[in-house]
Amino acid sequence: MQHIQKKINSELNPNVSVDCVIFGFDLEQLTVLLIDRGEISSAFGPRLALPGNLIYDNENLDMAANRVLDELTGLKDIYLEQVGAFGDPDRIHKESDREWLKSIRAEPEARVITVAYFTLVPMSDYKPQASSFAKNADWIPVSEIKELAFDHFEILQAAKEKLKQKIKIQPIGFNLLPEKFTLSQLHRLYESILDKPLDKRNFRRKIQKLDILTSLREKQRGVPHKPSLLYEFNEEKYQELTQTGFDNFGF
Amino acid sequence: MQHIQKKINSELNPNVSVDCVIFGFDLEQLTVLLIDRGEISSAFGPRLALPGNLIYDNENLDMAANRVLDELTGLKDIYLEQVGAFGDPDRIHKESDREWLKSIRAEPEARVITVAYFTLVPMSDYKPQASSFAKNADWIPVSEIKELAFDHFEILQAAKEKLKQKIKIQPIGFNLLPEKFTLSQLHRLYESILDKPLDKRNFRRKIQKLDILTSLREKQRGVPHKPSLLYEFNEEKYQELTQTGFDNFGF
DNA sequence: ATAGCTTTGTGTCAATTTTACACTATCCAA
DNA sequence: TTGGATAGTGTAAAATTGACACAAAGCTAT
Repeated sequence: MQHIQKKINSELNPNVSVDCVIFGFDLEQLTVLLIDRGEISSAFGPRLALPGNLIYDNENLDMAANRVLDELTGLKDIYLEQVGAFGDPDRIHKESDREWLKSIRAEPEARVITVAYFTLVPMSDYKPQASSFAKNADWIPVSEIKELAFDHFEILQAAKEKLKQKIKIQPIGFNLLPEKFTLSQLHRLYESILDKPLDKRNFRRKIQKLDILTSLREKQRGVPHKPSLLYEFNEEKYQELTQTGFDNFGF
Repeated sequence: MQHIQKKINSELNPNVSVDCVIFGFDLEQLTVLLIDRGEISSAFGPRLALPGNLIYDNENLDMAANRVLDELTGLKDIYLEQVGAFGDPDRIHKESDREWLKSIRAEPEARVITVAYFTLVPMSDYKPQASSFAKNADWIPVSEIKELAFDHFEILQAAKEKLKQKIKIQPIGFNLLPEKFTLSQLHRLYESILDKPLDKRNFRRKIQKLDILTSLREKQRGVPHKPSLLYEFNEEKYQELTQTGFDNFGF
């Protein structure tokens, strides 16, 4: 919490906040790290919200997004991308929302523009624990989310769409997997993000032809079936590939 | 200027502005509508800037962008898309910039987040005239722009990139052309935006196979060479195409 | 130990798409 | 009528995509 000390002398900008769509992948499906706002809002709107906060006047937007992520999870150096700015004048309207905003020191009456980011974290790097600091955060499968507080559901959908487009162009999916992963896990990840089935053999052929994976000599252990070979993402090979003007995975 | 009357009672938000990258196409190359800030800044930084303004507290971001566009050009119902939010704490630093900001009633010391949009305008719909209201706006070829005021050059590059990605997915290029256009004009437009040469015959084949153009029985007039057939974009056919799940032009 | 369950990992063929490439037709101007 | 400029057109080889089925490997339960 050192960063909070450093920021305490700087002023909060009452008009601009940052919200983070923190994506994870439980090796089966895409998930998002959401905050349960608790009883304070239970009688009114949805309890679940995206983590976010007002920005300080001496930090830029990317820094603010990284700070929100860090304060919640302790993670740094995480893949992060801006989704866009959201801000209808009436985006905050419920009494419960006002109470919640007061509790995080925001000005409940002020017009707030929020800048949304999505981040990709290897889910194993952060296991939520019930602590007061952790604000009851939890990984929720994207497919189960039907509503969120404020305009956060809209933001989530924009983030999903941006991720979907981006993964067709850059191999950012590896940021959601552990260092070593199987082709099947990668396959399921792409299906989750693109939200459509991909033929197993065609997927493997396509990925392997790109030659951006290092095949390890290691196998999965402890699985109740034929163990899979493990792979690593090869950053150097991918850089070589982009030099050729490659910018389309063809999904 | 009725809209200004309506807004006069509402408060400007001193922390959030909107900047518009207004793209045009002169049938040869991509251009942007820029404002010459005049002598006030000539001794210091670049005179050219993107049109923009602070937002009012009772309008949403899209409305603000449309307003900026309308105030400058009088155009309404224009294709418009958000690029993203920009806002380093030190993005405004030059003395000349402070003076300029005062002249548009902005708070020169305040931290300003700007939300950038790009818009696509048929260039023939707006011919700049030297008037005080028009603020010395002019179409400048994108390829000639080497610097802009504030962080506007960075914004321009982000807008170009967004346009490039978007045109691979949706046929938004037609918004830059007159109603009736030739395949060669469309071809040059795609080359300008994608910033790479496209084989003429392959381009024509690809576009025509999509079947989203209506071929008119009309020819170009007054050109000093073989006149081209004219085409119109067919919105209905494109809607049919999207029903099939089509979302990639393959450029 | 073995039978059964589960997931891995592999190849081919047909259809489609992409790429590279050059000449004639038409209109205007001189 | 000629010259200049751009429009408009086809094909063949190569690469990519899409559809599809079965044996191999490890774990578990008996």
